[in-house]
Amino acid sequence: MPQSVKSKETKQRILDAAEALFARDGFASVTVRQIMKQAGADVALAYYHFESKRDLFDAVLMRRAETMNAIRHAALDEVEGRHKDDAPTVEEIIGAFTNPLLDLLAEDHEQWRHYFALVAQVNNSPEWGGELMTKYFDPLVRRFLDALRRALPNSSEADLFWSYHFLSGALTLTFAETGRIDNLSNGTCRSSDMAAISARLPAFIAAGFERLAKA
Amino acid sequence: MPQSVKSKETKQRILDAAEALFARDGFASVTVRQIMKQAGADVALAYYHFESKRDLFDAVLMRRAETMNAIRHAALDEVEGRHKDDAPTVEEIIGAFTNPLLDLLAEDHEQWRHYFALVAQVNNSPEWGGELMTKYFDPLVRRFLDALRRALPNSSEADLFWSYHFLSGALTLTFAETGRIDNLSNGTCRSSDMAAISARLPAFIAAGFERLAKA
DNA sequence: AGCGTAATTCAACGTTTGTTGAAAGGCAAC
DNA sequence: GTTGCCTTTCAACAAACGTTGAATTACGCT
Repeated sequence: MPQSVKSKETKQRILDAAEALFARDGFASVTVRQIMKQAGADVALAYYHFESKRDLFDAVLMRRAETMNAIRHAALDEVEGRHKDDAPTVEEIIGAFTNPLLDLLAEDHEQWRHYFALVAQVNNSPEWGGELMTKYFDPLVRRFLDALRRALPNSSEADLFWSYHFLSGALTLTFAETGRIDNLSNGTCRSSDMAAISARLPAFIAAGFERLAKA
Repeated sequence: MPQSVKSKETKQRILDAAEALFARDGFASVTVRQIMKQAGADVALAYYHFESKRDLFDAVLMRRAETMNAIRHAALDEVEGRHKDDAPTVEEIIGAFTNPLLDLLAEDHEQWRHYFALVAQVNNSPEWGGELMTKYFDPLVRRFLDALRRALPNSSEADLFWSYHFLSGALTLTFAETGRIDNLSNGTCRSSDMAAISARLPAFIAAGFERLAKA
């Protein structure tokens, strides 16, 4: 018997707790005892279900990575299916890249909220940003870059990569939900207002891609 | 005698070491003993010059904040001085916001490199992103937003703030220098190539501001 | 009912953490 | 040259860390 139903439940509870705490305080700030207390389980259980603290962290990242990739692939499928002969617009492609994630956040699933905040931290960390992100998301990103290359045949390779870099940064800060824009705008804008972002981010970024491609 | 020359030197050495280590590994991952070893001083000296580890961290952030603000104010002064009657272009204003920092990095001053990487981490951290960034950079940011408001009189307030949010994210990821784009582009682009970025970021971001203002 | 394995608890280990008090060294002023 | 203050060292504290092994409970199978 490899795994009972009950144990799977607690394993998920551990992952949930770790996800929330890692997202808020970062890997090193969080203690295994904190995680297990929030999960309502004994400390040693963390080491029964996972090999180490680091292993638990990786498991947290892995758990939603596939789903995350799948919904973005599906969104790009849908866009490309809508354009059999002509190419999709840049804004449509960017929207397929960002909106599935923003929609998930808009639906107020707190777990996804934590997960994205965690990814945001990992993405901006010199320690993990280069390797981990590459490992999990490279195939997807390359497919989007292919689509963008077709939509912008005059763009140089370097311009495409740098444009994606700026997109990645803008999206990442959005996921962090630091509340900075709340302060700055005196409440006019809210970090958690994903509808406001999906109404603006694709257009904003598409304009950037197109301007660099033209120069 | 409030402070000797020698003690000021070691205080700076402590700050340098802390800056480099905090930037690479984050606040919690770095130990005070690590910092003092790299600074070549006794552990207890950290608590003679600073009140606590957290206080040392704040001192690291403070040290270069004024200089950072000053050079960006000067850059905007210069741009506005060049346009007595007509308004500067959006790209010029964004350039004044980003290029002073990118130039500093391009000159290969390793200390500034560490500092910006640290700021990038702080900016994306839910714990500090909202409060600390507001405290240090709000007046400067508001001045830039004023200039952008004049250059884009048709833009709504929300569009301006969100556009700034995207700019902030793109710039922040640049500072992190995670090497992600090196992997993704197979070496075509390098995270450390600030010249490539200052040639693209202002135009890219300006296009976004302008598109949102038009819609 | 009872065996076997999976899941969970308990108590502890060695290490490292941030931090501190007291003592030693260095240097200017008188 | 001794007084006085600033700086630096040394040694240690209690607390918390990640991790583990052995003991205990829960549960599916025959």
